[in-house]
Amino acid sequence: MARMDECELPELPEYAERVLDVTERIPPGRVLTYGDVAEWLDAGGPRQVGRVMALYGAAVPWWRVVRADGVLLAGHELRALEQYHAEGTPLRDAGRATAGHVQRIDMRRARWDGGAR
DNA sequence: AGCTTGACCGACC
DNA sequence: TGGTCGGCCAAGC
Repeated sequence: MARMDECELPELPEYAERVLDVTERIPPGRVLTYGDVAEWLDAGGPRQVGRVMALYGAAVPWWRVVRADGVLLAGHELRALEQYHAEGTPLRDAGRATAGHVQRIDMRRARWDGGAR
């Protein structure tokens, strides 16, 4: 059992790998919060999950992991909205009469409870 | 070794 | 409905 470390192509920390794995299981049109993912894994916390997503999120459906308040990911609002629209993810208007009709995710309906619990 | 920062969360006001 | 505050855990400096 020598050089097992040389076999692995991606040198992702195991924790990161698990986070990405969970992310890929989230069905289209549904989302999980950073905290949900951490709770699933029963390891780390929302911030750790956030770090992993910031580093390796590009390789997975990153738009399905969101903040608990449903606010769209800063800097990727348009990309995210495009996906949500395509997947039918429940959104909620956050400023009907105010300028910049910003949307947020309707967490009540979009949150995936398929395994959280 | 100590302080700051971050794709966060929940409670409070 | 919205802003602030403290707690959270790991990484960087």
